[in-house]
Amino acid sequence: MPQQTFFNLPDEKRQLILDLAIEEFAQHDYKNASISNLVARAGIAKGSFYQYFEDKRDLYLYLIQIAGEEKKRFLEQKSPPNPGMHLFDFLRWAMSEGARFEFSNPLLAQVAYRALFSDRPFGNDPFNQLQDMVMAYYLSLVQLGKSQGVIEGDLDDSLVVFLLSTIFNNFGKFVLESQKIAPTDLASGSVDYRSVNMDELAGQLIAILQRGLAPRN
Amino acid sequence: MPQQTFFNLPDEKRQLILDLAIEEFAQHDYKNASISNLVARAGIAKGSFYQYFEDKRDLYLYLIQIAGEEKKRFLEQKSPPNPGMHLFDFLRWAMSEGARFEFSNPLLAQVAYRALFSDRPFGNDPFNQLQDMVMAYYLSLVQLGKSQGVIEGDLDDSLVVFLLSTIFNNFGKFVLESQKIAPTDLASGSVDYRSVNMDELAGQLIAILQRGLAPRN
Amino acid sequence: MPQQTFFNLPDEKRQLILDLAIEEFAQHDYKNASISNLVARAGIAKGSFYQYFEDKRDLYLYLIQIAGEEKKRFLEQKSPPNPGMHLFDFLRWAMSEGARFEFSNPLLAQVAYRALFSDRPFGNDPFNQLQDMVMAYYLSLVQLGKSQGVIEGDLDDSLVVFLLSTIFNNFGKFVLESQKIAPTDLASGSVDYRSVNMDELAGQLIAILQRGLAPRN
Amino acid sequence: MPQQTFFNLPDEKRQLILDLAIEEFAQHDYKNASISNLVARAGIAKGSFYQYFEDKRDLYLYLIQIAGEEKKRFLEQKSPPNPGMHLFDFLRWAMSEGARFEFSNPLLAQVAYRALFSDRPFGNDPFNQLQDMVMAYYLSLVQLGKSQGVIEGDLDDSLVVFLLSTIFNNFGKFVLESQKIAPTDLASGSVDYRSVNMDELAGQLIAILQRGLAPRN
DNA sequence: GATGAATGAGTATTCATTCAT
DNA sequence: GATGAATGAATACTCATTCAT
Repeated sequence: MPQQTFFNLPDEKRQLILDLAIEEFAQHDYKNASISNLVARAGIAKGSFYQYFEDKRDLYLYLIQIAGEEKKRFLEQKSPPNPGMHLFDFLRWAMSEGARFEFSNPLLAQVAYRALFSDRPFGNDPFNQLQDMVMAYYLSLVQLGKSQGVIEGDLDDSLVVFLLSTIFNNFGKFVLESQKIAPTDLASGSVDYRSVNMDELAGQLIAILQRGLAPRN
Repeated sequence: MPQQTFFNLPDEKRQLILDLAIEEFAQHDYKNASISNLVARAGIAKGSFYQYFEDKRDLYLYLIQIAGEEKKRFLEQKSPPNPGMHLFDFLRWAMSEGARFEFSNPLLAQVAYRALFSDRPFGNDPFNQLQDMVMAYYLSLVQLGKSQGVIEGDLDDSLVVFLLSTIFNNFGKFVLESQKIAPTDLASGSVDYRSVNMDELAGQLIAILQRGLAPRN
Repeated sequence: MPQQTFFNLPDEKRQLILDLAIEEFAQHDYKNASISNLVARAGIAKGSFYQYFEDKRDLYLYLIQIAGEEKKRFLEQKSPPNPGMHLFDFLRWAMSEGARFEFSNPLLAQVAYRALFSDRPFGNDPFNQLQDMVMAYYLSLVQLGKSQGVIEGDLDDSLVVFLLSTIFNNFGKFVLESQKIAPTDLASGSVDYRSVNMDELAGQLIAILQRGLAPRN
Repeated sequence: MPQQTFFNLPDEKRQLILDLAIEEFAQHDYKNASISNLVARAGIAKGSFYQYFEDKRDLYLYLIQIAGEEKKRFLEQKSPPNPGMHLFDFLRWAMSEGARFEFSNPLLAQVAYRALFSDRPFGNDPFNQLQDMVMAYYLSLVQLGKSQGVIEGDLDDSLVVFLLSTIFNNFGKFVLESQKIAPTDLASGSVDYRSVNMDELAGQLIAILQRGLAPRN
């Protein structure tokens, strides 16, 4: 967690530092992300950085946390589906919107992706905590599905969680690749992600899952 | 490719170097993997390393190649399924055995995983080539499935490839996590992976996919 | 160009670093000059060097520049010859003083000599520029001599430039050798160069040139 | 001096090694000339090199010696001037032919030039010996000139030696530069040096020297 | 609270030389 | 006499972190 000094900064400066940090950690893995480079580009003193953050790790974990919060906020600000919604309708919505989040925050999404799938500079512990939260959420969805009678009750919960989470986590990258879009194009704004029809792809995928997970009578 | 010098080494020494290299590149990404550390642990001179390999990159690409070859050999030495096999029977077998490979070569699998999914120190080119081959293989399976009438013909090929490849690539990690096994435990041999019932989990997963992808009449 | 950091150093420390750097580059050509050796002798940290200079090249080019500036300052602080001076009187003065400069800054002169005549670590471009300036200056002298009627007009300009520049550039070394003085003796201060009668030698040499270049009636 | 083993080699192999060594030492100064590179290109074993030569230094000094011998042989095989020749006629001939030698053996000449003017990896001693010989030769010429009554007797011998030797040593490079010819062009044979009119330039230069050094009545 | 110079262990890579085969 | 693998000190350069101002 950043020091209080960081939060005392003018909004603009604080946001600049964060934006540049996200860019740095999106383009390099943890070890290669350079604090020197960051402070140079942000125009702040080396020493100041260490008054804002305990160390590099502190900043990094903060970015991960931000990524989670931003995604949550993104989804919440969209018209959330009605509560009684059919599970797979919700999943279809979440998959499309999740991909939209990745498309509109490509750098932040890249930081999160790295953290989830490959770059674990401090062992698994700090990430397992995050991941456990996410998994718990998927689990609640699976259980909802079972109670709605749209997921076969005999299936192993964690297996279904794996299936859903894996597909959801990688769907954004798949859309990207299937459209031959480089992540840098997104960040530079040279591609208008809204033109990509995510709903069509998400719909097909959800349909497959829905059939596959349906109760066997 | 390593120099001939490397292949002239006594088997034991050569294998020691490889094992330590695999460990190094499994625990750190390319940039952070340390040749200094490697040679220190292997007990060879710095200069000797550079008689065996052109440079760090040379070693790295060799490890990637080994990973591919080892996996291929692993699968081939298992009783391969009969040619006319039903697609999903084959997938069930491949998923189980793939996971078994990861369990018996956890560090090597980790090197390959990194290479495929995150660490691209030399741009995408050398890896895209590999990945394209893998994807082409998945595509052939999907087309086989369609011709066997077990996959709905209207589904988008690349979507199904994405679904299958993503699940196959992550299945091993899932089994690991679901058993609360750390990769280091595997490497150290303190866990007997054979006690894990991969077939059961693979069976459930394939069943889901089979239903989900089945033709809609 | 060094960083501002370098110029902020206490005069004494900055000068120490420069002196040792000049010594290093006087005794070794560019590739062999060792930054490690320099920082060890100067008692500064490796990292500090790289806060003062961008890299080795940066320091080197700075030394070359210093050499030029020092020579210019040296010549200017001597009573400069009156403008309407006879060309060969000027040359006599310049030859003596040029040698005196080499004698009072032997290491710096050696760095410059190397740069001009043999060690071209970055291709010829940055040096050709310098050399072209020097040659242009010699050319202006030759043309002056022709207009003063003291140099035969039919002689090839570039040939005379070659003759003058070669002799001027090597005169210092000749005086040194003729007195059996090692450059290190000069640097250590164990030899008093003022005792060497450069004017006598320069006078003889200029006389030869004057007669040789004189117009043929 | 090379070991006997070197001279026992088949002529062709021995010459190949020498040619490649000359190329190596022409393109790099002493420290940067790479034995590794040499043996690789010559197709001989590292160890063999150290059976032929004591060390890198041994080879280097041998090359210097060869340069001297080759130049001597080159000049001798040309129709040598008749003994009673006028000094300056001889010098004119020697200057042209000396430049021709540099043009026909550009790599060897480059090795020698480096040794004479900049790269003194072992201090001055081994070179002073060579240089003393050369200087003694120039001195004999000067004394001949005085006795022929074509050089002013009052001039300082060593000064005249300096004048002549400096000009002679640099004349080749001057011709090269004045023709805008790169040394590599010569080595590759892409330039026909015979088309360059050295005699004209040498003639002008000698004329200047002759007048400058002439006795003053 | 801000600064930015100083630190030094860390990196990959090179190369002349040795010596056992 | 030939081989070529082994050596290890050497190179330039980086970077997170500290601390005196």
